[in-house]
Amino acid sequence: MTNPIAEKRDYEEELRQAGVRITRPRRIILGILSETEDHPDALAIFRRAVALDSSISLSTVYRTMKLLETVGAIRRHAFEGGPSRFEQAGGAHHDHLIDIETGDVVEFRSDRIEKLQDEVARALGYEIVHHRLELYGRKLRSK
Amino acid sequence: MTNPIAEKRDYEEELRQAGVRITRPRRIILGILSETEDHPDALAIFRRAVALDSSISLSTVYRTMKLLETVGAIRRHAFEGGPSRFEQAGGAHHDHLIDIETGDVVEFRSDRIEKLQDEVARALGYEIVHHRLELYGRKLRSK
DNA sequence: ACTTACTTGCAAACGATTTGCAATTGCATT
DNA sequence: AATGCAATTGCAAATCGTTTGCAAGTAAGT
Ligand SMILES: [Mn+2]
Ligand SMILES: [Mn+2]
Ligand SMILES: [Zn+2]
Ligand SMILES: [Zn+2]
Repeated sequence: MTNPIAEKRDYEEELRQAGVRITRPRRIILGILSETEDHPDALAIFRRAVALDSSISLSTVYRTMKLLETVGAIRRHAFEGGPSRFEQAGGAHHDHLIDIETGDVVEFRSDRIEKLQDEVARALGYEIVHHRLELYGRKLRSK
Repeated sequence: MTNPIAEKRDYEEELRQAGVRITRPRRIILGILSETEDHPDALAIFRRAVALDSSISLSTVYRTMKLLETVGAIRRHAFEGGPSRFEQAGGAHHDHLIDIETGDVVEFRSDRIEKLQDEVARALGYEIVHHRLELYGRKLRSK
């Protein structure tokens, strides 16, 4: 799906521009993020990173996630119960449906819902800065 | 707004039915919950409780919140950043708009959004078990 | 290559919440 | 009203995910 090399290149350039040094751990973590389709948590990223460079520490993963979040390169999600999970930013906005049996995350986007959210907020005298819409459900065994 | 006495009575009866002992700390915490209009966190509840009975401990507040959540008497919300905040259950379903400047919580309900959520989930082959919709915004300085 | 500020790994600290344990209490029973 | 025992409490210590201080290592402008 994703082209790892191209995306990684962009990422690094983008970060250099933001004045962020490209270090070995950061390059590895960025690579992992651009190749993954799921929403891994810090520990999962750490495990994948260690496989590529055994000297990487969990603290560095956490620090890097926070840095990338700050510069807007990734997005953090605090789904119910578990630890924070991450995904690369850059794609279009979307919300998530979490399979409560497997933990799988399905992305979706509803412009109608987005618009209604704005209307609701405006009616209450507010403007939305950001929002969080998470559906927790189970696969319906469609005959 | 709320009638403390009537609501408290109901609560206790409801709990007795569920086989829960009505202890002094529990009675106090229930009283606090039925009188409050906001969405206090455990520490806020603890502070208010201590004012009524200085011997109450924070652990008991946490244990009680968990118990009440389990029996369905209260609802827990994990808004962005902060600790869990609670509200008594029993009212109709609603979602929340959080004022990112003050932390104030405004409740709202949109049947149109609720319906669209169901449609989205069904289209993805899922049935919603529960969901979380939180709008984070700031008051718009209306002309 | 030299310099220096930025990063790292490690271990210890963190904040919210949970838990083990011995002492206390609710309440069903006499 | 007194008894008995499991449920509940307060306290301190433990837990979990995450952050941080620090001394050592490194990116990258010169
Ligand atoms: Mn996503
Ligand atoms: Mn509410
Ligand atoms: Zn959305
Ligand atoms: Zn809703």
